[in-house]
Amino acid sequence: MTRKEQKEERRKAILMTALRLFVERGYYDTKITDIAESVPMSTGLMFHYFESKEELLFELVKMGAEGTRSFSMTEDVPPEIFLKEFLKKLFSFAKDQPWVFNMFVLMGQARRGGLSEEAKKIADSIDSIGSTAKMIKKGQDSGIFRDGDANLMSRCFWASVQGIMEEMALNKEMKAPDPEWIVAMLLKK
Amino acid sequence: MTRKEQKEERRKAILMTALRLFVERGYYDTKITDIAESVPMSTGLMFHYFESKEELLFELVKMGAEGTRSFSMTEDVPPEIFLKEFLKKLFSFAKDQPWVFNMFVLMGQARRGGLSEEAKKIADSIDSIGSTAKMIKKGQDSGIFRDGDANLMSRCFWASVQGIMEEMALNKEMKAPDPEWIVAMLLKK
DNA sequence: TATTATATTGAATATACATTCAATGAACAA
DNA sequence: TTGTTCATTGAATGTATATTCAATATAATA
Repeated sequence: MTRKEQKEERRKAILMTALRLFVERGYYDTKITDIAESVPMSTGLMFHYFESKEELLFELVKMGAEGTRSFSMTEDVPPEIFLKEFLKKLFSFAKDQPWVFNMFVLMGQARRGGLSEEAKKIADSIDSIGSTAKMIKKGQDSGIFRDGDANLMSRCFWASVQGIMEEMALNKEMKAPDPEWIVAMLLKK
Repeated sequence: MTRKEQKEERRKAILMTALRLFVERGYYDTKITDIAESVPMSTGLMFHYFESKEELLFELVKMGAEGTRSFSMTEDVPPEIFLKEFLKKLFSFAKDQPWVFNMFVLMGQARRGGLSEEAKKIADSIDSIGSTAKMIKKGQDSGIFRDGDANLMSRCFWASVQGIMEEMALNKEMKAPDPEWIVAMLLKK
């Protein structure tokens, strides 16, 4: 393994450790020395890999933002099926990769301004709302989704998903909900 | 107005200012001097009213916990009606008293451990989950609510409400959702 | 092997900010 | 009025901790 690859590995290890600690103890209660100790490595070395504690945070938030961009609808699949499938995949993926839950928590904190102004800006660069709103309009046109402001419905849908992911992050024993329940928010009765 | 009352008023003013700033800028980015400046009063005087910045935070989280305890079902009202009515009242109350949104955000941060261990403990002392689960069982017995783990359903219900309240806190222009949408999570199709 | 570049350490430093404090002013009681 | 208590100020202090740095070890290269 080349030196560059080694460094990349180490960076990832730091990022994953930091993500876990930031979520478990909170960003401000997590000291650089705590992360260093957990990785493990010396305090000073941390700054060989990341310019500052804040840069480390930014990297994580950028990762989170990047991960979210992958969300977009495949044409030809009916919206209610697509959303249900999406949630199913999300829940099962997160079950195997628990850092996904932590990422939701961190992104939530960033979006709500609990971290820093800059982190908020990065997190705000995502837009799942718009594309989901389009999807919802399609479902309304085909008479499956209930009527109402599609944009508002989209916001509520994602807010619920966010809330539920955060709840699952907090209660590791909690089972995933049936995607059906969440999509029911949008369905006509 | 007696001196004691004056002091009480001032305390409340500080609490409300702090709540707003804690949510707008984040707890750690809000300096004591920022709060003092906003109230307004001198930095030193803050400590005449609150022992420390953390105690100020605890008071707020305690307030939030207290406010939540008022939630409990009236017998004889069907659960789906009760929940819909509750949400309707919550949304309209919060519209008039925007600090309610901020309180949801703060309590969420506290519950998720974004503030401090102690704040988390206070926030964890609330249990809406249990009482709502009972309500859900009742709805299942009467055949109106869908089948499934009532406790899990209750968790998801509250997680959604939390997520939506936080979203509304973030987007002041956002309209409240139709309570129907959220309760639909629980309803049999 | 010799030379250079990178990795690593832990103690020293610098800074931001919560908190304290000594001094002053205002309200109230006697 | 005079003494007492509470309210208020803003500068001084102390502390925690992110960051720097000089020194050393390890790996890559020639």
